[in-house]
Amino acid sequence: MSTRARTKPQRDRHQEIVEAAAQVITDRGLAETRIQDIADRCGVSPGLILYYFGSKDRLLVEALTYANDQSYLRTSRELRKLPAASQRMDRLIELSVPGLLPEYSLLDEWALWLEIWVRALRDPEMAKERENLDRRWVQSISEVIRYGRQTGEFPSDAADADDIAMEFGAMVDGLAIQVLLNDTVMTPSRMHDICLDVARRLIGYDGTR
Amino acid sequence: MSTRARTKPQRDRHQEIVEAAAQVITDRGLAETRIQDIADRCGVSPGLILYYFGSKDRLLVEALTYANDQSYLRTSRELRKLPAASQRMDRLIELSVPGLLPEYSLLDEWALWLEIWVRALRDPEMAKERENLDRRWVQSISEVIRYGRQTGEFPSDAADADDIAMEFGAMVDGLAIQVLLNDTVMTPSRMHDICLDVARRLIGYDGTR
DNA sequence: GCCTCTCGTTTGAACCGTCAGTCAACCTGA
DNA sequence: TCAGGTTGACTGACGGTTCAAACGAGAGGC
Repeated sequence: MSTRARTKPQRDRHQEIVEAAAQVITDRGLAETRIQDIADRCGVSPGLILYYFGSKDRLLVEALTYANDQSYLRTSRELRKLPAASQRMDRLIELSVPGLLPEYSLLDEWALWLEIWVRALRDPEMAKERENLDRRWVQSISEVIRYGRQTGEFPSDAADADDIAMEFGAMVDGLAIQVLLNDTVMTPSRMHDICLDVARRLIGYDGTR
Repeated sequence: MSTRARTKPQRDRHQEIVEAAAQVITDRGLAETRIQDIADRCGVSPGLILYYFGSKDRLLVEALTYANDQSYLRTSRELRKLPAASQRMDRLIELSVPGLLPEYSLLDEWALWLEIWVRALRDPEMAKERENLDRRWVQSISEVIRYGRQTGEFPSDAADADDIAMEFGAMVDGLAIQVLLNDTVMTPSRMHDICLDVARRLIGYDGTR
């Protein structure tokens, strides 16, 4: 925990490696990710990676959760800035569609979800993390709903906010998979339309699109 | 001279290997599947696998599509036996929930979907196959809907059958992922309830549950 | 019936690149 | 000098692929 290092601009190495790992996983896929790739990416020797993480697996799990974490925090922060619940909902939807916004596409993030899921199939630690990450996303949907009901923007007579969020979140997952995999029928804009439509139907607000 | 083949290829070797491969992938996951495992599973030498398929990758893609294919055909055949559209729909839902029916759980089939998706991320051939497979499943939903409308069992004033099927199918995918990964909140029976509920809401029929 | 030739099938070991993980030595700043 | 950070060559195992040889079922000849 030195405050500063001179010869090398070393920030927290741990952090640096995790970020590099997340990028490599995004680029090449989990199965094709080598320790050497990660080492190259942050200009370091392979040995050092093991020095910090002990094993490749530990690093991979941390990288996957870290990337998702960042993505969540970024989105969450952005939503909180918007005053109206309907704006938050619409923006949340916009940000959920892979490849809809070119500058901010979330394509990578969705690809990482797939990797997380496959790994969670057989890695209990990953399975547990996956549930935490997922729960948080669903909660941020239901928070928007509750927020809208509190401010009177959304009607309060509809179903339980958590139930709606779960159902809606599941549909977003399913649609996102198709869009991510370049389905010819399910395009980003079609997914966007469907999501807006379903959200309005479930929550009961009208959009000004 | 027990289990050994004395004569010519007992059955189609190609077929035999594909089936063995699908089982191994199901058991150990795509990433952990070795040619040796597949060879062991059908009592054959590793060399023979390559003799028939040229490369591991070609076999894997074929095995993944084959397994999904079988699962689809089995389901499709079963649905066609049921007279009423509502029965077909309910059964289709039942069969879609991983682990709901102990004897017939589809757990494996869903796990294979995950593998297909990840592979499709970077393998164009797999991506194309994936779209074919997926389209077929969605179509079998919309066929049930159209069938019900034809027989007057379902109202015809609701949305387009294809749109409903797509939306519903996406939600099933999303929910199935959670159930498959042993989510503590999203249990098989909860998924089942949600699916029945949403199906009735979207299609507009009432269940006799 | 028996031999033999042939060709598709099958084997098993060898080949060879790859890669996670190890280790002894080497910084470098305090 | 000391300690933690860093290196990079090394290793040991692994696993896809190759290949030369063996096998065995039929066809045809005798």
